[in-house]
Amino acid sequence: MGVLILCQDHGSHHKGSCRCAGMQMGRFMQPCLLLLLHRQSTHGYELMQQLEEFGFASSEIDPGTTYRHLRKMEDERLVRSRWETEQGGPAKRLYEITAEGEEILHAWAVTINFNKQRLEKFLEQYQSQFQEPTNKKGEP
Amino acid sequence: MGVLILCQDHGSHHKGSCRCAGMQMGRFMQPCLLLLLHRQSTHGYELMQQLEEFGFASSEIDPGTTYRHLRKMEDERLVRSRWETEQGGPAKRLYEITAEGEEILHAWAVTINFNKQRLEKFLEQYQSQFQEPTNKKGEP
DNA sequence: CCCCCATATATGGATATTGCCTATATAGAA
DNA sequence: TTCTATATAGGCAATATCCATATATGGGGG
Repeated sequence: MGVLILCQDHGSHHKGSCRCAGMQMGRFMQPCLLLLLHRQSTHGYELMQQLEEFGFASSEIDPGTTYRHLRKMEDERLVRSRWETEQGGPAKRLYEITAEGEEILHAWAVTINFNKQRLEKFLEQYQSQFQEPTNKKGEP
Repeated sequence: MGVLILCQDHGSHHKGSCRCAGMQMGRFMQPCLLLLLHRQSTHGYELMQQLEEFGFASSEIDPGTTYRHLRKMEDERLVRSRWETEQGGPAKRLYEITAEGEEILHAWAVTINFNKQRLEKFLEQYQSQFQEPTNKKGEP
């Protein structure tokens, strides 16, 4: 007992079900995709690569999940797409953000800011419970 | 079109399926419970109330979900419980964190810190795309 | 030519997680 | 007695996620 199975390396953390820590950040992919599309219209495959910028490890990014997010957002009119067949290679679907998508992106920013504060609050409490007791001893 | 249905108030944000923003923070409840139990052993009902400290709105906290997290963590030996029937009122299950639970809590802290940085990275990019263009205009 | 690889998109299936509703029980207040 | 607060728990449908796999195009090596 007492062996800590730290099956994540915090950059490409664990998959599947396991006892160890790991928040589900899957839905966080949506605002990231919207932000990338606001920067520049592009297609799914390139978006997947650009997601690494937001801490999605390449090993963590599942094409199925990514494309499903994009299609779901298209159903919701947050993005729009058209086929791009002019260039060589397999046909690609060019995505662009809609006005509605931009509005949702603003809502996401508020939520993300709120959640950032929740994480900060947790870390602050964590540190005060595990690190400050040592300090308290040191300063009489 | 263009009407933003902001169905969350960011403190007790939306439930169920909707098009608007909302990251799933459900699993974040686990480290919060562990941290609270590290502070003091107590029972599920009180933990639910203490969760508000970490941004869980009282309307958002579902007893079913909370107790399920606790039982799951007990299966995983992260917490331990015993029935408390001495006091009046309905029997309560007193939970305490285990050594294993404390180790997992440390792993959670690393993950949460990592995720905090992801959110910060997003917000930074968001601001540079939506707020800085105005500044650029203002400074020649 | 054939095979393999990178690019690009998409689907199926098993499992995990969540939200919501409801059931159970105790005890005190109205 | 009925209502409310305390306290825990289960069922079920909807979602989400992970993983494997399928499809197609075109380039390079042998």
